[in-house]
Amino acid sequence: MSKLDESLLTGLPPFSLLERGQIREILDQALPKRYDEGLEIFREGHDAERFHLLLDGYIRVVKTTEGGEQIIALHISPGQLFGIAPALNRDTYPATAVAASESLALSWPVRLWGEFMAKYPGFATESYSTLGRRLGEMQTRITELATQAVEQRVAAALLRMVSQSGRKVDAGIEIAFPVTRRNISEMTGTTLHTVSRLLSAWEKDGIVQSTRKHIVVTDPHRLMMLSGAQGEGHAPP
Amino acid sequence: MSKLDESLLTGLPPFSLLERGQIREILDQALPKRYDEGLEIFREGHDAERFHLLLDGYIRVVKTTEGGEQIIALHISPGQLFGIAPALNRDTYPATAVAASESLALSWPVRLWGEFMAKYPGFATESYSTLGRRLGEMQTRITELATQAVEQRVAAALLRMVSQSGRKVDAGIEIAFPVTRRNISEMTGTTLHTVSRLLSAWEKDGIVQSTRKHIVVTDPHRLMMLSGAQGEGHAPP
DNA sequence: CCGCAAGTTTGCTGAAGGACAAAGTGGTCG
DNA sequence: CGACCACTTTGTCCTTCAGCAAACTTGCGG
Repeated sequence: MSKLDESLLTGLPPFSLLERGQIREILDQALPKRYDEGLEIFREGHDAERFHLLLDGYIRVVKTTEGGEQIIALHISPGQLFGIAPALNRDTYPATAVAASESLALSWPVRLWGEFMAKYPGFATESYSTLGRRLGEMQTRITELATQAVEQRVAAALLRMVSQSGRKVDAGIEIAFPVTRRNISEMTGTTLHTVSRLLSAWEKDGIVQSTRKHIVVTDPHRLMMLSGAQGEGHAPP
Repeated sequence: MSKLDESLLTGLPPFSLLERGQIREILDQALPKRYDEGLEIFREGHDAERFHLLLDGYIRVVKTTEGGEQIIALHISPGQLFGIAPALNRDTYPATAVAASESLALSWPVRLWGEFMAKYPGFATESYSTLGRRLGEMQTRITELATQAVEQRVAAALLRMVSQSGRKVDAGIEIAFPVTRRNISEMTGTTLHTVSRLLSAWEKDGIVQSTRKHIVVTDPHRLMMLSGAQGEGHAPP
């Protein structure tokens, strides 16, 4: 296996403050791995043997209920750490990670976690910021689920994916990884039928365009109105 | 102000591994404060100046939506740290804390956070376990909200309060702090009307007893059946 | 190039539970 | 001790959305 290029990590928050030599050291202990779409990276309940850093692609983190339903807990985008059970003193993964699109990730054995935390101050800081951000996102979702109607939640979910992974295309902004109606229903606590109806309606209204597994938001502004976002037009009463 | 007694902290997880002298040192920097029921301890969005440790009583951590509705994010019981924005690199409180019953808490200025983390290993470990536990609880609530019906969610909420604060009384197990129907609705994403109807029905069935602001669960087992808990009776088909 | 599987669309129906309304019940503070 | 206030109970209506069913589309593998 040839050596990994140092530039892979140079720009990323967890490692942004480090010197060349340190990055080399970290990389030399990393195991890079490619995952095809749909492949599982780790599974809920299994021993947390490694923690991961996503370099390219998108990861879905999923929980399965006792009833067998799936709930999408969050999406990971490039540059983010994931599977960081050790940060929470857990020795087992609390959820399953699946590649939402073809992905490339590095991973390290958990025993290095403590070492990284101690040795590289930026790493600790960034990890806890990540945790804080995630806690905040979860709180937001709880609030949404508790107070908003299905239409608003689905709109918000689309906007979240757009802001996390949106890339400009002719027609508008496209979500950069494959998403099915079912996926969206698993993010919003509804059924794929309802999601399908909503998307159809929005397509008719020119707010989105969608093909089989790809969604382009053509009118983000209108979608924001549909989500609970405070801020009517700009006309005073 | 007279000195605080060292036994206050001796048993508590964040400080369990420390020597006498260290505990003394920590206590000497703490500000103890009593809060009447309903009093606010800190408010969402304000500068996070201090972090807190609850010694006695119960605290409700609440978020307010743009629509003005309240969502109860979690309850804190004695021995737990709260308002630990610094752990997440936040400089502002992400939610409001209110005393659910008369409470006593210690607090320290945030600048001591880093010091405690570095000096007292048990403190760091315990903080991150707390975070992990909280993340897990939030995930559970998201899953519940996304997949379970109102009745199950309310049952689960009662059980959660019971297991967090339940104390034995003649009739069963009582939730140790005042709770209104509205409070329960704010924990479960429903209306106080629906909660009232459910409690009435359960009271009729002999599962709970409730007075104005206090609830006694007389048949926890049956309540567990009502929540989504896997485990029917024990009769095979 | 055909057939199948996975994903999507759409219609219909019914039940859950939110919204509105209004009256009851303690508890507390003057 | 009386009046108000906060909390609760209960009834009725009506919307939203899950559940079921069935046809349709698209992409892929053989």
